[in-house]
Amino acid sequence: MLNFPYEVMRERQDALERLELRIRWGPYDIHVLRIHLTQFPPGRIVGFHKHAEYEFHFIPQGKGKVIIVDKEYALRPGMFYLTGPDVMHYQEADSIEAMDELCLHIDIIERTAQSGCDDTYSYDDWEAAEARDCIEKLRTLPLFPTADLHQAMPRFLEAYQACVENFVGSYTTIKQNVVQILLRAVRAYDTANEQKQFPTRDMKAYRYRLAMEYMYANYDGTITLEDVADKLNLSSRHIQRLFKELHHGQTFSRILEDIRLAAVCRELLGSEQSVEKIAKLAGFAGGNYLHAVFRKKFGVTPSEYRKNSHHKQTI
DNA sequence: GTTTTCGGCAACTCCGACAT
DNA sequence: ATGTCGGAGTTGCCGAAAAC
Repeated sequence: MLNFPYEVMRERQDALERLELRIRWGPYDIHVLRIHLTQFPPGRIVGFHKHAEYEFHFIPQGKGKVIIVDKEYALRPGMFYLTGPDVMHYQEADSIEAMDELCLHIDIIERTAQSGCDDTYSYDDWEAAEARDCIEKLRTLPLFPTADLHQAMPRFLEAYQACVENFVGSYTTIKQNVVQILLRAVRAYDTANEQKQFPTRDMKAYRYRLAMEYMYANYDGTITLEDVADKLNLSSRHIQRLFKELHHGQTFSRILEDIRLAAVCRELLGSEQSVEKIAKLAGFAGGNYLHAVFRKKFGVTPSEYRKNSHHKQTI
């Protein structure tokens, strides 16, 4: 009970309800019927009932349970649920511990176009679109409790304080907080969908790029498929599949060999170093092995390759 | 002296099949 | 989507020796 931030709301429990709160939001009029903190004493049961409007239930403290239609859910601090029009629900506080509830009860009315041609163009289109989106989601919100992930509850407190303290702009503040409660409630159920809309990486292409970068940076040493796999935190088998798919069906050893041979060619033409040294420089174990590989790949030996290109240059 | 070829062996890679 | 396994197949490497 100590440090319960909403405690102050008990002092004038009906403060907010005395206000005639009508909020114009996009194409809707939101009529606030009830907004308050209540407490269910231990063991209190509110039998099955329903409303014609939307009721938001937040549990800031205590525990209990709710049955929505025919499913029962345990309620713990930090949770909330929504009961839409005509949704039967049953509430019960824990038999020992009281359960507090921040309740927002609203009616949503969609303004008809003919209600006034003067304001047809006056409202913000973006806001209207968001309002539509929010209300649309509200209508199809799942019938089970979830965590108040986006901190809707503190908005009750802000609204209450604005009401009680009556400072400049407090009426607007209250209305904005009510809208915030709606938005944050909807968002709490929306996390999965939101994730999907983030620009997500094409992991295959990304890993392939990392792998290639690693190989280009280390081809001159001893580098194994396992090394690359470790760098990417993947199994070597998966790297193999990755290369096969993204590198024209080629395999790790082919790709590495190509990188090394390209380096060898550069050196053969750009320097006078011995084949043996160039081989080691490019990651081959020695000249004799390079010969075999070079020959198989290009049909000529390294020294022939060097000789030929010199011919071409001097002609 | 450097380049090239060759045989043989261990290590590594590749891949299908199956599991998670 | 990713990991594990096992075996067939390759690759990588060395030493020795022949050819420039």
